[in-house]
Amino acid sequence: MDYNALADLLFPDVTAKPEDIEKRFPQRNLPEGACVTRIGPSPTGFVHLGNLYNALIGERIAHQSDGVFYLRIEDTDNKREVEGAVETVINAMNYFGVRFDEGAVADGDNGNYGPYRQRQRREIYHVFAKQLTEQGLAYPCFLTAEEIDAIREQQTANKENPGIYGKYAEQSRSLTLEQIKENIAAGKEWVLRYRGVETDEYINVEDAIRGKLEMPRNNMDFVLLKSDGIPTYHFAHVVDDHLMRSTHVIRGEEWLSSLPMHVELFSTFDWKQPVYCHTATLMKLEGTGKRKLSKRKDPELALSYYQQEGISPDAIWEFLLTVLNSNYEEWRIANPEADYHDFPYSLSKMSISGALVDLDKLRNISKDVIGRMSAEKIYESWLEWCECYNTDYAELIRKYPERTIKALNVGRNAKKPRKDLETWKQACDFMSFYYDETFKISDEMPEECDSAVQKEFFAKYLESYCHEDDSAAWFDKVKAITEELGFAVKPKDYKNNPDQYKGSIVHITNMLRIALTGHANAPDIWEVSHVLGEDIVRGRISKLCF
RNA sequence: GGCCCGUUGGUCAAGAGGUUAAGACAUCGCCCUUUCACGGCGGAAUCAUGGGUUCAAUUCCCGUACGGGUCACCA
Repeated sequence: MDYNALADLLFPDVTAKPEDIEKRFPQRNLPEGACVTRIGPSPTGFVHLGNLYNALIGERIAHQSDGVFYLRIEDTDNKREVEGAVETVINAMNYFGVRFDEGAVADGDNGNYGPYRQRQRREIYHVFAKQLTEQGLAYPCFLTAEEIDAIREQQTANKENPGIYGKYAEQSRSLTLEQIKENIAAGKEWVLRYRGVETDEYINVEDAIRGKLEMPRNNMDFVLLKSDGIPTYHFAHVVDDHLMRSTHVIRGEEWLSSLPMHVELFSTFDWKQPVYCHTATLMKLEGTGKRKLSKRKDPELALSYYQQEGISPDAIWEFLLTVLNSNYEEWRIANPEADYHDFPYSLSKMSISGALVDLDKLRNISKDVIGRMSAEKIYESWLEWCECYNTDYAELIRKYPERTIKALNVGRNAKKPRKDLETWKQACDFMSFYYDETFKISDEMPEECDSAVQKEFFAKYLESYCHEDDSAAWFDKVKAITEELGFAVKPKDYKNNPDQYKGSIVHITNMLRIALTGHANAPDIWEVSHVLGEDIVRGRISKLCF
C-alpha cells in the first residue's frame, strides 16, 4: 500500500505540514513551573457543579503558578450543541468568579493559540490525520453502523471485548488503494481509524491525583475523524492540548478508561504527555447509599440552582475548596480574614473517592462567608440577586438603603457577631420585618400574656418609651413595667416560684419582640428599634394597645 | 460480562506498620443569655469483609462483597 497516495486521496486539500502547525503554536514563554490548564466544556447548555469543580482546580493551579488558564469549547458533537450554549458557559463561569486568561469569548477568541472552538480547528486536525495516514498508522474505514452492530453482537456472543480491533479490523485495514478509491467515488462515508497494535503490554501513567495507574495498552482501532471530518474527543484532546501547550489535563474520572488511547496518541506523535489529573465524581446521598449526581433528578447539580437560591459565588468556592483540599478548613480557621485565593491549593491533597455534595455544609459555609462581608457589600450583592430573582424585594431595599444597611449591621459589630444570613433568598425572608411593606406578625404571643396583659404592657411601654434611651436605660424601663405587671424580672425567680408570678421577663420581652419583628426569635430588640426608627416602633406598638 | 477506580463516624475527611484514630458539618447535652443567633464546654458515633506477611495491620499483599466509571462516528 502506498500510504502517501492514500493520504493524498483522503486529504487532497491539506498542504500544510505538521512543522508548519507547530510553528503557529510555539512553546509558551512562561516562568519555570508555570502550569497551563483549561476547561473544555461541551456546549450542551447545561453547566453543572462538576464543570465548576474542575474549572476551579485548573484556575487555581494555573494562577498559583503564574501560568495560563483558558477556555476551549469542545463542540465536536454538533448533534448535542444547543444555541447560545457558549454564552451560557461563559456567563456561568463569570458569575462564579472563574477568570480565563485566554480562550473562547462570546464573539470570538482571545489569545494566540486559537481558534478555541474545536470545530474551527478542522484543518489543524487534518494535517496530523494526514501525517498518521502517511505513516500507515491511520486508515479509512467504511463500516456502516449496522455492520459494526453485527460485529459487536458476534463479540458479545463469543464473550469477547467489543470494538474494532485485531481481526475485526482486518476487513477495513486490508482494503487496497483501488477499493478505497472506488468506495469514495461511490460516495460511501468513511471514518479515519487509528491502527491499534495487538498487544498485552501494560502502560504506566502517573496521575497527579491518583498516583500510579496501570492499564492495558490500547489495542483498539478507535476513530480519529468522524465521517463529517470532525475529530472525536480523543484525537482533538491530544492535538489541542499539545498545540495549546497544556501542562495539566484536569478532567473527571469518567475519562480514565479512555486514557490508554490518549497515551497511545501522545506516544506515536512523540509529544510530551501532559500531567493527567482525574478528579472524583460528585455524589449524592440517597436512601442508604451514594450515587452519582444526576442531571434529571438533582437540581443541585445545575449551577443555576445556586444562583436561584442566592448562594454567593464565594460560598461555592469555599465549599468546593473544602471538598477539594481537606486542609482548607483548617487553613480557614487559622486565617479567618484571608482571601481564599491565598490558600495554597495542592493537587496531591485531593480526595480520590466521590465526594458527597452536602448542602448543610454549604449553608454553614455561606453563613460564614456572608458574616465576613461588610454590610455595604452584603447590600450590594443581595440587591444584585434580588434584581434577578425577587424584583419586589429589590425595589424595597433600594427604597430604604440606609435602613437596610443599618439592619444588616445589627449584632454584627460585637465580638461574637451574629450570622443570620445564609443565602440571599433566605435573607429576603429574614429581613422582612424591617419594612412595613413586608412586616407581619407570624408567631403567637406567649400564653402567659393574655390580651389584658398585652394591652396594659404596650400602653405602659409606649408611655415610658424614649427613643433616645441607651440600651441599659431602655431595659431598666422594661424591667420596671415587668414588675408592675406581676412578672418576675429574673427568669430564675419565676422558675423557682412559678406560683408567685404571672410569668417572667422572658415572656414580656418575647411579646415585645413579636410586636416589633413578628417573630419570637429575632435580634436584639433595642438595636432593632433603632434601625426601625421611632415612628415605626410607636406605630407597631400602638396597633396592639387596644 | 471485560477492563479500570474506589471503600476511615450520618456527611466531608486527616492519618501512620505500634496513635487515647485529628478536625469540620450535622446531631445530642450543658453553659452564656430578655428570645434566637453567635460563642464556649462536653457526649454519642468510624477504619467494608476474609485470608496472608509481621512481634504488631485500620495502614502492606491477595481474594470477596459493595459502590462507581467505561466499553460510540458522545463528550
